[in-house]
Amino acid sequence: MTTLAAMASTRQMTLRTVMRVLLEREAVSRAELARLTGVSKQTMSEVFRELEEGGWVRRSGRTQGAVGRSAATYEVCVDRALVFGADVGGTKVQAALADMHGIILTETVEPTDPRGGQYVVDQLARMSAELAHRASQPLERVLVGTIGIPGAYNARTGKLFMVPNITGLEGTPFVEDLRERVDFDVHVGNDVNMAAKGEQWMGEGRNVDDFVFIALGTGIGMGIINERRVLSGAHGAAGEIATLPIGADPYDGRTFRSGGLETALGSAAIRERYEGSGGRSGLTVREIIDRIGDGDTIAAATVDAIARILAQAVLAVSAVLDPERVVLGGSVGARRELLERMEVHLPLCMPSPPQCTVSKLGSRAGLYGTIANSLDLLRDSLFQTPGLDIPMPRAKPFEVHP
Amino acid sequence: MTTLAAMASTRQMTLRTVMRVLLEREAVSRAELARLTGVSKQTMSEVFRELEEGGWVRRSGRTQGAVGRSAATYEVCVDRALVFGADVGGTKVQAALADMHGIILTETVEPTDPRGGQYVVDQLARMSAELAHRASQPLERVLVGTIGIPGAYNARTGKLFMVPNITGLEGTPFVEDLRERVDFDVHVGNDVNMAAKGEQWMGEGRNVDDFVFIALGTGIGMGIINERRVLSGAHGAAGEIATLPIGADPYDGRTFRSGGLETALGSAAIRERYEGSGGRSGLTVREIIDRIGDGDTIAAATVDAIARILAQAVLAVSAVLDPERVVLGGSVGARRELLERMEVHLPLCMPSPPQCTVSKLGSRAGLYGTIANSLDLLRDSLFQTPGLDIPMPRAKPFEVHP
DNA sequence: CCTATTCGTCCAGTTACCGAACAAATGAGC
DNA sequence: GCTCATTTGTTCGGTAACTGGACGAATAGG
Repeated sequence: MTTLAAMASTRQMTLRTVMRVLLEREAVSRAELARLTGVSKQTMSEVFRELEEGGWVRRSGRTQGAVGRSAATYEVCVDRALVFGADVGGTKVQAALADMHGIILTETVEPTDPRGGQYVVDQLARMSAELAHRASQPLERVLVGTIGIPGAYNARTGKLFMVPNITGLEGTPFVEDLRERVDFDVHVGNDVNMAAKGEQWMGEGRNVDDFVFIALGTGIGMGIINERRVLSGAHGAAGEIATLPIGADPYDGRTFRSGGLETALGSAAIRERYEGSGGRSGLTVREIIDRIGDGDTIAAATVDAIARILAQAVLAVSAVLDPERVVLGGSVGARRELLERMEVHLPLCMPSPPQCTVSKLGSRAGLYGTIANSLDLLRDSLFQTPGLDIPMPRAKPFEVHP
Repeated sequence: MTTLAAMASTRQMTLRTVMRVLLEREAVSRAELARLTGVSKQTMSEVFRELEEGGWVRRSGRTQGAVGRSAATYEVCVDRALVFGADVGGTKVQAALADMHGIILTETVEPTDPRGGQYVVDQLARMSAELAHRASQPLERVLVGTIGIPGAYNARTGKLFMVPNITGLEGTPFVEDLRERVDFDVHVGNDVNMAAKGEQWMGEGRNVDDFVFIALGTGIGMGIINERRVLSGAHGAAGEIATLPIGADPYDGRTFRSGGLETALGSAAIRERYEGSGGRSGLTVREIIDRIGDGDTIAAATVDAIARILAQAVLAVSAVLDPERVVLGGSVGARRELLERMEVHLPLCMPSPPQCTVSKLGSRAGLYGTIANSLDLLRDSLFQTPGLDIPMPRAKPFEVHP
């Protein structure tokens, strides 16, 4: 148990407070920051000296053009700490290095190591080192990294699960394994959750406290942002809407494994529906949707049927979560034709549909989400002024007497 | 913006820390508390003097039977601050007053004022004063109150909405109105959310971080506890699962208003299904379920059909939220016959069903929830040692260059 | 050139903590 | 009954980290 002195001393509190204010500004003087924070000018001078000695801030110039003595201005050294983010897919890995402002310094894409398992862990460690080197930055400055994985992570057991697309990761202590290979703090998140976080930072979820990101591609999944934070669920499986009992009978043995909604909306289902209605054989979903523009009425009817089911899924999600916005993504979900048809069906099945938009980030949403997650963790660990670590006691249930 | 000195001074931080530790213990000496917190014995003596002068702690005795000088022991004055809770229903109001340990000092039930609106506000204010008087406590000690309302509360607009069961409350600034009538801090919550909170404190949700409470009675609603906190949604309407597109076609005009699931599972639906299958006319849902014990096979088949639909609703909720547990309540939901049948259907439509239990708190869950909510708010406001109130800056989206 | 204004340093002061020393008060062991 | 070990609680001198006022230096405006 930490004491006030040993935990974050009052001087630490002041240092972190000053850093937080500085992170939002680009050139500030000590006198101005004293006014902003209420800390005395004397103390602020000391604080800036310590921060400067630590490499966190630097002089950036002087004010001019105002009455009175000109002031020295300071800014954050945004490369004093760096973050790593990687979006691991079944076929490729996107990774990037960013500074404290979230500016991406270097990034790369390469095929996921097909051998899977520990080889993917090794690959990530090597990529982070390469990105630091290409940015001409010491690897020691990378303090936090987040990895997006197409599966679920149970924070309690520390194990990955539901990871069918990458060989040799199911049931592994992935975070622990990677932490042994790198010096920075490693976190993992579901790739659709990371995409939701990417939309929150750079996309359609910006400035929205409660929204969902639905990724429709080969299958379907959802990331949930509730009160600005990712909602993971008891076992890390929140948002696995493939199993929603919509569009197919959940008691049917044929849909039991992949789930009602995925059975109805997955790529296989779209192609079957198209071909079963007389459409051409052998087209991909993208090709089917492209044919709407060519006047293929069967393609239009297929997308309309898909949109009608998707509208019910949005209704179900809204009933449970009450999101302000639904962002659609994924190779199929991002098609505007689908959104347009869905917006026709939504008001027919729910009185007040949420706002629906299409992701503009494409396949970069997940990568952005891992960077954003790392930035949040970095800032919390470096600049938060937390309360003391003694938790608020829960109200104990009392004995109920008849 | 607060300074370190003006916000919570370091002495305030220490006082609150000591109170938090004391709240979990019943008789502690200053020396022991110094050891527990790391604060020096000198400082701890000063802190206890201040807390004693403020009426927050008192001497409770002396230790004995151990080597060394015996120690004075202290305990929290649990009635130094009180909380109020009220569960407002369409027909009755349950209200209670509790101390800092959550022990209920006085409680009462009376019919909801049928005139509704401001009369209900007046009624709540009067009930809180009466309960304090019956507890022989000055009303000034009541610092926080929470009101459970059968409707939704939009925290942004400060207005109630979706409150069909109580006249004259729709669209009112209920919290503001009540705050003008009482001196304590007023909060409002949806009644099913409050019931979920009551289960968290005293019922089946104890020690469970993620669970849902489904209330099935005349209609159906759900309260969500995610990471130990109530999930409200963007407009305060999370958990309104009456509208889930399950059990009825959401595009059917007949179900559009009350929603698919409520159309399928509401009391009216249960009676219609029973009577339409040849059952006796004019029975209530409770009477129908009671007849299962009498061998009424139509009643059993009706409940089985209801359970089968409810299982799909649990599947849908689990797909979105991934709860650890589902607690069933409400006049119909709490019937064990329903849970028994639902547990037969669940494994047939989902591979890993969540744990399902029936509430044992009955109609008191909501009242307990309002008390628990008030206790949380009280403790946070009195004893939290928060970080400084400067928020962590969000990562600004950066300009994306092609 | 004078005046108002601002920045940044200096300085005396206060708050709130700390650890060591010590007296008082216990029970165990002989 | 005495001695010793142990514990509590008070006293005291100390330090960390803040404050506000004073003041000199440095600006722009009139």
